[in-house]
Amino acid sequence: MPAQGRRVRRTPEQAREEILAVARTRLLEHGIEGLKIADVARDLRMSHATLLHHFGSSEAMRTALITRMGADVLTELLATMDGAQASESQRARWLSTTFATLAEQRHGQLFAWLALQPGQTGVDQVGPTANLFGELLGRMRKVMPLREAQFVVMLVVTSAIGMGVSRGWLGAMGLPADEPAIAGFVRQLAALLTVQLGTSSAGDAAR
Amino acid sequence: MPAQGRRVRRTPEQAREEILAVARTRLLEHGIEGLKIADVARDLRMSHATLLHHFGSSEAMRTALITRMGADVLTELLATMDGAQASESQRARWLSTTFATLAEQRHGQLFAWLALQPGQTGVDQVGPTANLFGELLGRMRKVMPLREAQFVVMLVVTSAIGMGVSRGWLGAMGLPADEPAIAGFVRQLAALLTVQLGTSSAGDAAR
DNA sequence: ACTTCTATCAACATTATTGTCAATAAGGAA
DNA sequence: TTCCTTATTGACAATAATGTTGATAGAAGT
Repeated sequence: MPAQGRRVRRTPEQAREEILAVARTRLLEHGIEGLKIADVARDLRMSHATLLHHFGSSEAMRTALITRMGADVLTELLATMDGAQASESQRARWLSTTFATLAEQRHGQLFAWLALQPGQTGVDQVGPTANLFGELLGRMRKVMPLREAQFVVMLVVTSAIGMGVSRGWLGAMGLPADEPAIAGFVRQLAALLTVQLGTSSAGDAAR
Repeated sequence: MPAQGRRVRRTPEQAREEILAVARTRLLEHGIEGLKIADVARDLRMSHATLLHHFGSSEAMRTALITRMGADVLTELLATMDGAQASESQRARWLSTTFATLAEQRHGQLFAWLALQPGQTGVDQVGPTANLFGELLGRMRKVMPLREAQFVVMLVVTSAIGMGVSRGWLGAMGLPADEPAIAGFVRQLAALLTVQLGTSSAGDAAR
């Protein structure tokens, strides 16, 4: 094992990765307050000066974290969409995996964080990932009319984001939000959507 | 008009109200960063020492703001629920007003803020309002079976929270989220829920 | 007018957080 | 080994943010 006083020398990429990883977990456990560079650095047994050396500023570190987490969401979403085409059972599966991805608490933290950024800065920082839901919408349009696709995507996305954001306290506020409750909810949602969209023209129900 | 150097003397209640009002608007416009006591005080042409005199600490001011905003949500929700009983048209109306209340951006900011508090501290601070959704659920149980009530409330609540949280950037991410789009979405959601829940046993669709 | 109470404020003190710099050491190349 | 690059670091500097204090001044009552 490394002696205490011995320096660990990382490549710049390694350093940035480890820093972002620690920052992400700290965001989950301690909120935004947990992202102070001194705290993040201490978790890595690294001086905060080193952290600044790699990112230039604390602001830049936070921006990098937003960008990274945004990219993670996109990656996971795209991965779950590849098997999501025609059949109803597949669509149901797609719905639940998409929901699960978006509703994860770490993603909820990201979305909440974006919401608390002034103006559009949050979205600017996720950068390449910005068209996250446009991508989703585009794929859904291949298997259903635009109006329905918009509705389904909007419903799943908002509900999942709301779930991810409120997961930590929904239970304390009177709605059961533990794992089985959420799983049951998603099943009901999937059933509702597939039945309704499969049979009639729900898109026209809203004249 | 008051001369520049002239002091304005408020009652403690007035002072706290004005401070919380400014803090709330600052939270909306500048995010959490906008809650620094010096900035809030400056908007009121008040010294930050005065602000501290009324709240004791910056932390206490933020806690008071959370509590206040939580109480506001509860008040508005309860007000919209009083006309929400048996008939389907009333239920549809209830759904859209409830959704609108929860999806307001200022409430979205509150929810996002709660999500970024470490542990349960956020919920602890809303205090008396904590059982927000339990109240909703209780009222819905009077007009439909528990299973359906849980589903409907969960869906409306999560979707509305997600909408409120993501309102600022949903459009930039590829989903139309301006006023008319949201209104249309809510109509579709209401139609979907009333039709489905009115006719058959959607609650059992999730075996 | 006079007194009392206390909201208000400027100036100061303290702490927290970020940012800078010169020296050091780890690792690879010559 | 020696040299060179640069990741790393402690100590320091600069700010930013919160908190404290003694004095001042509205407002209401006597």
